[in-house]
This record gives sequence, structure tokens and C-alpha cells, in this order.
Amino acid sequence: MKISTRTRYGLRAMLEIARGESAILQKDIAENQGISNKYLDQIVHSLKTAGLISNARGKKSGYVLTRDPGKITLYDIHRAFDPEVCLVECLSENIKCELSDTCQAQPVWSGLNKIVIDYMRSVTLESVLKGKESLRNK
Amino acid sequence: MKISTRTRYGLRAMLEIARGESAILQKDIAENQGISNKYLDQIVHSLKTAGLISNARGKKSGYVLTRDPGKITLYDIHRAFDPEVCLVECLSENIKCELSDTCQAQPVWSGLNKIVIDYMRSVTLESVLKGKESLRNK
DNA sequence: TTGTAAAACTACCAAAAGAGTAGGATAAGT
DNA sequence: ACTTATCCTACTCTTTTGGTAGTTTTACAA
Repeated sequence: MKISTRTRYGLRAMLEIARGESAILQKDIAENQGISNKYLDQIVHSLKTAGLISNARGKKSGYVLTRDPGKITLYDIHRAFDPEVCLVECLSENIKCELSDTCQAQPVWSGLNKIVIDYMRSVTLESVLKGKESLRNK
Repeated sequence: MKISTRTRYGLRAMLEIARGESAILQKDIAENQGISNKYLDQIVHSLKTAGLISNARGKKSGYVLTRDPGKITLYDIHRAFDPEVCLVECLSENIKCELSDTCQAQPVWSGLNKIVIDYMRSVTLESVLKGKESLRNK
């Protein structure tokens, strides 16, 4: 039960982009964050495919957010890499657990799933930049 | 980011034990829950090592909880399999992330970690048996 | 005391996921 | 044309996960 490095690096890259007043190059993100530029390739690509960032190509390129930092959540970023936030298989829409009718454990996991998603939805790039998350920390 | 089957089966096994009015054999748990008895070996062993269940050996054996169902939490069960609930490496006590002083992402993950742990602590075998978790579900 | 049933313990294996690398294709300045 | 940076595909290596197999130990019962 771990958050993948893709999601973690993805968040850091998004923060880097959100922080800058102008467009920022992928290779600069890589440098600032100490992440291999090649690996960041995939990450940035996923973020772009998810519609969270965009860029102009060529010399004057560089990435920018497609919308307000207050409107981009951790949930959005996470889903750029994992389409479904699903802590246990039996909750997945694709799979029907044959025990689900009688299984008393299922509501436990679905409850956990819900609070995780709710949390992720509540965290925006803006709130992170303002340091609001650190308040929950204690 | 998944809950392991060990933890999931572990919860189901614990519920099975908690439900019964008398001691229950491992092989009966396996049968009732549709889990390979051999695999359950490991799971039951972890639960026992963690001090959550105990048994008499030999013919009249069978497992029982070591304490009140209201005093055994999902967090206890989870830790029987994963010693540390830690969604990202940089939160681990063993590892010191060199970025941690300036990293704005870290509080996000530590906040997530906290709510997950809080949830797990709030779920007891007793509350599950009474179906209280299903209320959060919607 | 011997048989037997169940749990304990150890070792192993196969599949999947995760993390990261490599390299060529493409597009857009200069 | 040359360069620079992104795009895209494929591949590799490592770790984790899920699960099986087999042998040992314990304790009861005939």
C-alpha cells in the first residue's frame, strides 16, 4: 500500500509548474526536482494526456497549467497515473465480488476508499502552495 | 496502492473468529471464507504473532480473540502484516528524505497517511460486526 | 505407544507491478 | 541544415505479492 513514485513525482512536477510565473521546461523541472529527465518524460506525458498541463512546442515551449491551481486536485493528478482509485479489487466496478452480499468486510474497505478519495479531492495545488496541508499534519 | 490480500483475508478471518461463540479451527475459517488453508497458515500465523488471537494446540484447539472485539482495530490487523503504515517512503522513520525541509509535497502525504491511520484505528471488529461501517458508505 | 488431526515452520516459485533506461521520431525555432 | 526539446514505444531489472509444497511438532485418543 504505497503511493507510486509516478504520482509523487507528478505532484512535485505540478507544484513546480504552478509555482513558476511563466512556462517551465521539462528539463528544468527534472533538474530542480532531481528526477531523471527521461523518467519525467512519461510522467509529464501522463499529466498532459490527462489534460492538466499543456505546452507550446519548439524553442518557446514550456509547460503551463490548463486551469487555475485551485481547480486542480491531488485526485486529478493521481488519476493521471491510476485511472481508478481503488484500494481493494472487490470495490472495482469491473469486478463483481461473489461474496459482496454477505461480506461484512466490504463496507470497511469502501469506507476507507471514500475517505482517501475525499482527501485527495480536497487537496488543490493552491492549498499545497499556501502550506495549508501542513496544518493537518499534527 | 492496494490493500494486500493478507490484510483483507486477515480481517475476514478475524471477523470469523469474533463472530463465533466458541473457538474456531483454522481449517473451518478457510472453508467458510473460501481461502486456501495453506495460505491461511501464514495469515493466521501473523495474527497470532501480533498477539491478536491465541489457541490451544492439539485436538481441542481452535482460535479465539485475545481481547474484546471492541478493542481490536483494523489498524492492529493491518500492522500484523505490515509493521508500518506508510504510504510514501519519505515518511518512514528509517529514511530521511533530503528534500524534506523544502518539499511542499511531503505534508500532503503525511496528511493522507494520518487520515488512513485514523480511520483504521476507528474501525473495530465490534463495529464491523454491528454494521456500523456501512453508514459511512454513502 | 501408536496413530492421527491440526497447526507451526521453512522453503520455494511464478506472476505482476513498479521504477527506471534506451533510443528513435517528430516538431519547431535559429 | 542543425539544434533542442518533447513525443512515443519498447525494454529491462528489481521488488512485491500471492500462493503452493512439504516437513516438523504438538497433543489428544484409541
